[in-house]
Amino acid sequence: MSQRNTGVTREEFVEEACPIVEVLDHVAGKWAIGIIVAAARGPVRFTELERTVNGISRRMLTLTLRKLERDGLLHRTVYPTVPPKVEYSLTDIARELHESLSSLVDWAERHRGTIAAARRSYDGAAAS
Amino acid sequence: MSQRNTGVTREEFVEEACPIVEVLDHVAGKWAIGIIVAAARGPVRFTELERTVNGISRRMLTLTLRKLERDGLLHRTVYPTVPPKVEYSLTDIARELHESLSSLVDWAERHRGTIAAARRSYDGAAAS
DNA sequence: CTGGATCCAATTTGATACTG
DNA sequence: CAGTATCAAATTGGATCCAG
Repeated sequence: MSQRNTGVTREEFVEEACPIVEVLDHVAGKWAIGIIVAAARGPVRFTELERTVNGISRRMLTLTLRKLERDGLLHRTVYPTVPPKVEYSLTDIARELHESLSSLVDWAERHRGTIAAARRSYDGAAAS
Repeated sequence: MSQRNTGVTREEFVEEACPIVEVLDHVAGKWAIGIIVAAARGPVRFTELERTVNGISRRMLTLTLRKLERDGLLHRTVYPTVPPKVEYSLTDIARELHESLSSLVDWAERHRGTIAAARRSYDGAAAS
């Protein structure tokens, strides 16, 4: 568990992880995960997302959608009907991402209680 | 792949994931991941983190450190020496988190190029 | 229905200076 | 060394109106 057991320095190790943070930031936006989770079940329409993703505003939905589309995580299909119909679906790499996300989601579910307790304990100690 | 194959609606499915987003948001902060990765290799000091975690400011380092400590992800050890020495180390659940994070990190590494290409393509199409 | 554009409020962050 | 305090700047988010 000590950093002295390997030939790679902590700096190199983190350096390696940094561009990832950049990529991850796109996914880590407040709404991106919700949208990916919602779209993971099948093509989904704009209004459907607006109702599904908790408290998102139309503006944020549009922005996040564009960001995910730009990064190649969402595929956008426009049906030239009237009124217009647009469906969003996950690309292959987004589907992969969704699987990786599951691991994180599991962790969050497993420790949600522990984390809440830690917070109460921390806040309680501060109030003493 | 269709949502019609299960008995759970998309709404229920997302509903289920939402409290997680709340938990995840703490981890998803711009700096939290970098700090967790840095601390995963062993106890690390404040100044060490300041140098290690790319472009973090002292203020953000302090705030993120406190947040992670409050959530029970970091353990803070103060050595009452002069000058003072403080070491941060991962708690058990944070070590678990770090493993889950690895899956995400792997994804980001695998598709970094693809994502960059998708962005260029998207931006290029817009400029046409 | 699907969004783009704009204005404004709230939040976040960085720079800097100071302290035990 | 390890922070805290403060102020200004930047970012983000919501509300609203308009349009194909």
